[in-house]
Amino acid sequence: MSAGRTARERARAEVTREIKDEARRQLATDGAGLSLRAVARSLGMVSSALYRYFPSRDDLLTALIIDAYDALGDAVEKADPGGAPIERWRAVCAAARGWALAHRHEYALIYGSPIPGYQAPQDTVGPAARVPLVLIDIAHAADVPDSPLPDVLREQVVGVLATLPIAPPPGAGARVLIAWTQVFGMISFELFGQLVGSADPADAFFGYAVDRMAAIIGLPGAEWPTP
Amino acid sequence: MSAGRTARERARAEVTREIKDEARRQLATDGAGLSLRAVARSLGMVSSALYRYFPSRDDLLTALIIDAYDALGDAVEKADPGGAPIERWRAVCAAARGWALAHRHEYALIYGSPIPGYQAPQDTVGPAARVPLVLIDIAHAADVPDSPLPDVLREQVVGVLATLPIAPPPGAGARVLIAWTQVFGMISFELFGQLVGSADPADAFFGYAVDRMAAIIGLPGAEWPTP
DNA sequence: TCGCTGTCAAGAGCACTGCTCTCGAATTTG
DNA sequence: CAAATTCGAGAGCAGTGCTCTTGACAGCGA
Repeated sequence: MSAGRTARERARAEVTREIKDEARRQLATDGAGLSLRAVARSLGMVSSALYRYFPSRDDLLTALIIDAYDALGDAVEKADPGGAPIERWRAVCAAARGWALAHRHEYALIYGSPIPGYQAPQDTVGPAARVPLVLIDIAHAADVPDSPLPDVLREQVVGVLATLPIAPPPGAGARVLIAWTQVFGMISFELFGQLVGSADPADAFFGYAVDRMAAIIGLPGAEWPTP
Repeated sequence: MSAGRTARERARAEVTREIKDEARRQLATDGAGLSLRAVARSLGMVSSALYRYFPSRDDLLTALIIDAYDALGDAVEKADPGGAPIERWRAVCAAARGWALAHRHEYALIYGSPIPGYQAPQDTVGPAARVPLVLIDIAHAADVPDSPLPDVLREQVVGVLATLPIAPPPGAGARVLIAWTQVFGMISFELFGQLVGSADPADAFFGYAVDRMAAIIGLPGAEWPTP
């Protein structure tokens, strides 16, 4: 990004990037067990030197998590074609699943079980909100109707929507919330092996469910078949 | 269960149980970082002695995973009141969430991201199938109608249903699959902190979504409101 | 240009981990 | 009773995250 002025700063940014890249690489190959020493070794430096760039293993993890949220956000936003809401919905869901399948360990980092001794800092909520934001924008653009909600849920949804620049009706927000948890529930099930023996590979099931969710949200063009 | 005949066998079963209990306890308190040495230390034995009972850390993990699946299965089956399908559905979903909230680390063990170097053996699929089996039984008992499916998905669903003693129509099976991934997607989101700032606490949202899913499955008494 | 200051890589070391091996002691079996 | 099996304890290996100290280098003002 911004080329630091002094040579030191540029070198520092470069090394920081190399560390994260190597950590990502090890995450992808050696399973999810991220070892500081292994990363340092593979970079030709000694482990203690790495602490100049990341004060602890958790900080490296946090950096990777934020990068992962942003990468997923980028992929989803780039895949949004605009235009017909139902097409946007399908494209965005497929992009989310595609990114998850291509970066399963990074996906596990952000949507899997929390790391043992790790507590996600506040810095992650911004990047984490990018995907749901796109989903809400689709519902908003489709001018989807309201629907009755239990009071407690209605208050919670209204509270969240109040922080956004766009404001679909609360019922639509709740239905998007259902669709959102559905989509990522399916992706997690597929990636974490819960679907082996049933709907695995899950392409057909995913597409089918995505269309059902479009109907739940109320996107025009998505009709619920017969029953 | 079966009291082994010899004193040795009884002692062995006893110690094995104590190890698993202590491991569960540490899982619940110290986060998810399970340490063989810590378990052994807390039991007043030396770490190497533990290997007489579990040949590796992964085997201990496997035992805990199977136990967790069975505990969840027990909780869900016990909560099934029989009678009206919609009531069964609500009770079973609430029981699954209740168990997950009360045993979050054990839940993470079975529905979270896979353990780094760990590969789940075949022994887990039986206990893992207990919950979805109950869900399918509810749809079957409700005599829920079929619905059109894409060919690939239809084949996969038919393949799974063929292995079961009961056989609801394929469309119903697919809709149960949606509901299943939805329910556990929500539980995972709630437990893994993805819902903080939106629908957390998730009681209201969970109940709302469970009723929506009942409507999708087609359980009588569950109507989709207005839109 | 010299010298100061802050940054960096390297190494040793601590406490911890999973796991293996060996060695006596206890217990079950023949 | 003797032989065979099982078990707990201890030492030890290779690995981990992390801290501290040491010495080298770069950038700055004088």
